[in-house]
Amino acid sequence: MSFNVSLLGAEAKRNEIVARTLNWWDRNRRDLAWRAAPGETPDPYRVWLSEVLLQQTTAQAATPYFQAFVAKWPAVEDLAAASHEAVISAFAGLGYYSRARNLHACAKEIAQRGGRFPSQEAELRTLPGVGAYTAAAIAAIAFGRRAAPVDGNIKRILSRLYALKDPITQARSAIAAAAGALAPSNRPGDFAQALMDIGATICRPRTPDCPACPLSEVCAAVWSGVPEAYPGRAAAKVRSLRKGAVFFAHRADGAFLARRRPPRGLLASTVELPGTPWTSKGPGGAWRDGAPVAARWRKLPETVEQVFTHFALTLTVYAAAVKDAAPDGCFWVSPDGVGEAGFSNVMRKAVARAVGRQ
DNA sequence: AAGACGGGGCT
DNA sequence: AGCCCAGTCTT
Repeated sequence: MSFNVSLLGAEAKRNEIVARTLNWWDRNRRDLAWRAAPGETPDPYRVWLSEVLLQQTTAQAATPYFQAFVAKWPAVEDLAAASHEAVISAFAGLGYYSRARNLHACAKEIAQRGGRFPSQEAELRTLPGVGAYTAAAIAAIAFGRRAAPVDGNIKRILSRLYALKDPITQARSAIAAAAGALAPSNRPGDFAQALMDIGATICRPRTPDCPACPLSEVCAAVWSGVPEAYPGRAAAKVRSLRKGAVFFAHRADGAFLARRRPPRGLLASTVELPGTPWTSKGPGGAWRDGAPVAARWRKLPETVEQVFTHFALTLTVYAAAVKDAAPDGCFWVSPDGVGEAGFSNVMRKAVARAVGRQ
């Protein structure tokens, strides 16, 4: 384009952004597992499933999970018929496990309706685990509705296109207004996915690759000379420390004791090694209180560490050979079944540490 | 409006 | 080691 885009009126500038974005998409779209081929009709089940897996998750991390889900449950009725434990296990390692509970609840609800997803944003919004973003994404991508999904990528792009200095949380209404005004009635799903691909590959946090961006000529952050300064950053939060102990009680055949966490709260419904509560002081001398059975516990030399959003955790691991039957609330996990048992990543680490020391 | 909720990727 | 991030639900 050789004309000066800064001279365009608002409507012409909007058309310019949409046209450049769709043109870029047609040549550069990422080939992701859940995407229908160009010209093919998307499957709402796959769109919904992918959008849930992508909440707070990168495409790279979500891809193997998506493959496993559709291989195991090809249609929403299959997922609805699965057990709660099977869905949690398929989700284990992805994080934000309330997604797994809501995913299963939503599948059951859709199956009851005959397997059809609603196509309107407002009705999608009422489904479990479907918030403002996901409802708009499904409406636009699966049903071609004019909707404006606004995820973290799109928030960042819009902050830069319009040079919004405020941190994302404070620029919320300005970003929503900009997104709503921009959404085209033609190919709204492609437009939204194009912006998300641009956000993931070009308009990245901290290190935007503006020379590669189809929107650099219409971007106020580029005009400012410091595109990476947008959006503004919120003040960093302090992260507290917590400590706890977990117990690797193993049998002669290699099986060990595990238990399932409560269905709500941290690491909901995932499988863990039995242990003490996690506190700022740690269990101290009372660490035996968390043991599933009485045994000759040996403290392993290395701890397991995990950083969560609000705190950093250090786990001490104790191991002992045991012969008793599994106590109430616990069950045996065989060494071959560790991968499918439904452990969160932090518990996988603890198990791996203990197995490596036996 | 603020807090809870995991894990991976980047510098 | 520290910072950033493909949201939803609860209170």
